[in-house]
This record gives sequence, structure tokens and C-alpha cells, in this order.
Amino acid sequence: MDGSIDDKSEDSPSSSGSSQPQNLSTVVHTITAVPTAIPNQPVEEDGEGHLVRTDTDIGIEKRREILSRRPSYRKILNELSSAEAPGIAKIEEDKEEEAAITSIQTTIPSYVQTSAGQTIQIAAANQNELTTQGLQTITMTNAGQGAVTAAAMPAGTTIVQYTQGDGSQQFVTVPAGEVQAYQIRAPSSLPAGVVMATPTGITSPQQLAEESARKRELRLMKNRVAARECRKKKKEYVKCLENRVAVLEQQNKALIEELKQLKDLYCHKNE
DNA sequence: GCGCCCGTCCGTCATCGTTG
DNA sequence: CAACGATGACGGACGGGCGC
Repeated sequence: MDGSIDDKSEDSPSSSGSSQPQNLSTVVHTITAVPTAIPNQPVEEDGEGHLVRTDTDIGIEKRREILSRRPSYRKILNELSSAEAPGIAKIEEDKEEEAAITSIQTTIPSYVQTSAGQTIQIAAANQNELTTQGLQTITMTNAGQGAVTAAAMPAGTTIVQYTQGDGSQQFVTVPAGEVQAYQIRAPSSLPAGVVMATPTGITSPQQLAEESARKRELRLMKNRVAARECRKKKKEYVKCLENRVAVLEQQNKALIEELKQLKDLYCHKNE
């Protein structure tokens, strides 16, 4: 288990939380999906000096019970909207999210590092443009696969391809033998906006350790983004539910009013 | 000004469901 | 079945309001 809860400040460059703009208008009325009275988890050290949670068997069961999965917000909402509430908009596989990802990736890496430890800039043409518009995708290809650039490349050249926010594609080439494969990462030791790429073919324990550290950082980075997205979705979901409540209240009022009128009508007829 | 409380945001971990 | 994405839970940071 690599779960450590004592390393937050070191391994997350953005976790300082300094002057994060607070979302002013989001008053989330609590909609409790599951009981959340989870007892404090006991904590102890693992072999490596990391603090880890230790659940008792009962604790695990209880936790599992509590954590029993609900469908995703999108699913719930889409089911709701398709089944009975035409007024409620579906949450789509949204463009908004893509936009958000683009903006997140704006802060990501515009450099790769060669096996020689040399950092090369991905932003071939215009670094400013890259950093303002952001990377959308980064893909690695071997020479010969990229039809456009392959012609101009010496055989065996590794091509690093990325797509900018405006859809235009940029390529960076690395001489054959210089690099075999890259893993993208944003290590906390590097300034924001720098990506590391390191070769595979690791043999020594130290390299293994570095490799696993890299993997961990990558995983954390992805999860960070995923958590952001998830929260965004959750907010949308809650907003939609609130809207739905408002609509239903309105309908309820109207129905009560109608019932009242019909009753009056009925009474007058009988008189 | 200071301490306390509360609400919000964020990163991380654990876990589940999905997908290739 | 491993890898990955989604998400609940947790804890820390931060800001605002309030009483002293």
C-alpha cells in the first residue's frame, strides 16, 4: 500500500492552496445520499514510515456498507431526465469538461526531457502560444507513422506529437537512440508547466524506485484532475436537483390551485 | 486584533465499475 | 485481468463572520 497521508505538502505543487479563489455563489444544500457517520480511522505507520489507515474487520465491513456504490451523477440524472422529467437537461459528455481539461492542461508541461537529462522544449514554434492555449493531447509516435512529418525525418527519429487548443498539431523530434519511450509527468520538483519524459528499460533498483515514483506522480496528477471533474459534475447534479425541486414545487402549487377551483365549481353546481 | 467556528475548496486515498 | 476512470471519504488550508 502506498497510501501515505503525511506527504501532502511535498508532492503536490498546487496543494499550498494559497489564495485559491473561492466559489462564492455555490451554496450547496446538503443532499445526503448515504449516511456519512464514519468513525475516525485509526492510523499507524507502515514499514516505510508512512502513516496508513488500519481498519478492523468490523470497520472494513461497515465502511464497505457505507461506501456501497451509487450510480454516477450523470447516470442518475440522465435516468431521471429520460424517464420522467422532460424539463431537465441531460448532462452530456460535455464540451465544457473538455474545455476545462484544456485549461488544466494549460498549466502542464511544455518540455520533455531526453535520456541525457537534457530538457527540450515542446513548443517548437511559439512557446507563448502554447502556454496560453494549452496542450490538448500529447501522443508519442515512431517515425514512419506520421505521414506528414515522416518524409522530412531521418529514419528512426522519434516524434513527439501534441495538439494545441486550437486544433493545430505540433511535433518535436528526438534522434533515434536518444529516447526509446517517454512517460509524461509533472514532477513537483520542476516548475509548473514542465513535463518530464524519461526512458524505459530500467534495471537498477534506484531507477525502479524513480520509475514507481513517476508512476505515482502521474497517477496523482490524473486523480487530481478527475477529482476536479467529479466535483464539477456533482455541483451540476445538485443544481439540477434543486431546479427539479423548484419545478415540482411549482407543479404542486398549480395542482393544488386547480383542485381548489374544481372543488369550488363542484360546490356551486350542487347549490 | 485574536481565537473560534463554519463553509468551501482541494489533494489524496480507497474502492468500485468499466473497458480493452 | 490489469489499467483506468469515477467518486465517496477524509483531512488540511483558507477565508469570512462573530463574540470577546
